[in-house]
Amino acid sequence: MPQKDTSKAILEAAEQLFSERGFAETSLRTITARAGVNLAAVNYHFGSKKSLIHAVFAGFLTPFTARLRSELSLYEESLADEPAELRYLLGIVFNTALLTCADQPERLNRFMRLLGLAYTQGQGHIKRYLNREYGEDFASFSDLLRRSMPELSAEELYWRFHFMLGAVMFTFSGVDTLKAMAEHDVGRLAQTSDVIDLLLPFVAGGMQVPAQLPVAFAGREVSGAS
Amino acid sequence: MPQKDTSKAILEAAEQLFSERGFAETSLRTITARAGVNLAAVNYHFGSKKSLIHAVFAGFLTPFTARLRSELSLYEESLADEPAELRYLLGIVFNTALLTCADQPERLNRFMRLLGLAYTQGQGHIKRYLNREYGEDFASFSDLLRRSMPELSAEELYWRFHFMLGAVMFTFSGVDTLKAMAEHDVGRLAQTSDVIDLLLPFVAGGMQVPAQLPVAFAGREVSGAS
DNA sequence: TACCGTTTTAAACGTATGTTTAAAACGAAT
DNA sequence: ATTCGTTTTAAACATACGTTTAAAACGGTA
Repeated sequence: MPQKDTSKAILEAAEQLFSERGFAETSLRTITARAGVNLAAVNYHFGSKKSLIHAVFAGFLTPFTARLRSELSLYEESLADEPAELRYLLGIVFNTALLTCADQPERLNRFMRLLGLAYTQGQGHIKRYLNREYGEDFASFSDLLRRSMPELSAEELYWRFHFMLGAVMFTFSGVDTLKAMAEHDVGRLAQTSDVIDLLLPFVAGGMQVPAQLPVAFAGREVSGAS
Repeated sequence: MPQKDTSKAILEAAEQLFSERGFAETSLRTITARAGVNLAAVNYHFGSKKSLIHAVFAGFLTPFTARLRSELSLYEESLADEPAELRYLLGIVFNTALLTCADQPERLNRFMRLLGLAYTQGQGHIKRYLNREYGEDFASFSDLLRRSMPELSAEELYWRFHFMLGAVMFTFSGVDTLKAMAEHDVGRLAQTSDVIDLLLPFVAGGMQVPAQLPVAFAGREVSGAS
């Protein structure tokens, strides 16, 4: 099947280049040059640049959500009526992501970067596509998350969820830069799984912190010195 | 001074449009149309699109860092030798940011979005500019942060700092979308300062969580079911 | 009013983009 | 060997971009 090779090469090059430079900044000519295929191949195989972007996301998210769905339902069954444990829940997600990219660990960084870009960068069609295609999985994870923190109000849970998403996505968006800076600053090279081991307690700690401000810092004024 | 009006109009339009669509996705023609000025005015007043981007950042960061510097040094003096308190430190930063945009509160969202874009989006020249121009302020805040968490190793502090940055920037990057979703999901409209009141305990909780994983989840395997 | 530096303007420049076209090359089936 | 659907290719298309140009308009000063 030689035609699969062309699609595959395009997808790989696109995944790499999009994650490095963003969507608008990456031209089809750069992608096809890197893939070693003709420029028109993108429109022939994918129809448009937008569809290529969607296909790149699907290349990771479809196997990831499939695996995650089964992992989460297994966990949910094992729970019966007890509340879910947050750190275990998050651990499942991270491990599923790691497993999905088990053969090429750098792919995980790339996809986190891509998800971060999809969220922050304009490109409304990406958000629409992701929501249409994977919104259901997102919602069912949210439900489990809610069950793991029954004491939290809906509003607090909502915002903390997105704070957590931010810490995770932002970190992996720049994880390569950050790892290089960490090496320079603190002298030790970190693996992605090491970063996850530091990130998981952080987000769990943030999620589970008591809801009210426990220190006397409720006012809005600082010192007043201009 | 009619020439100041042109620069001002360009800056305002650029700030707004860049934060909504990103840098590469916003053309000078869109900016000048929104500003009601001639296309060539950008290159006449700013030299290039890159310099315009830098000027937009400077429009917020220069007053912000000036104010922050004085606030932090006041706090530092008041400390003498005792360690800084994390939540108070973070509170100073947030309040300084709020004060810098006191007249137009939506500007804070915009600048957080812009900073998030600068960090995640390629555009290497922006990161270089920010580091050259404001790297010193960043470093001196890092020092105070280190003093507020003396028990943390350099490596853990480094990563948690960036987790925190992620939660903050990501949140404000999408704060308008998020507020709209929150309104839809939980029914209550949030103000930016309300979001900060939820965000501050979250990041403080994450920063101050005990370093080691306190639950038995150190292994990498999940359940094995495909 | 005449002058001159500053600012604005319309038009064009060169380049790059996503997409389309129509012909060529390919591969299996008749 | 010929046919036919699929895939690849080089070339062109139309559009959009950032930037430059040179002339026009402006505004205070002599």
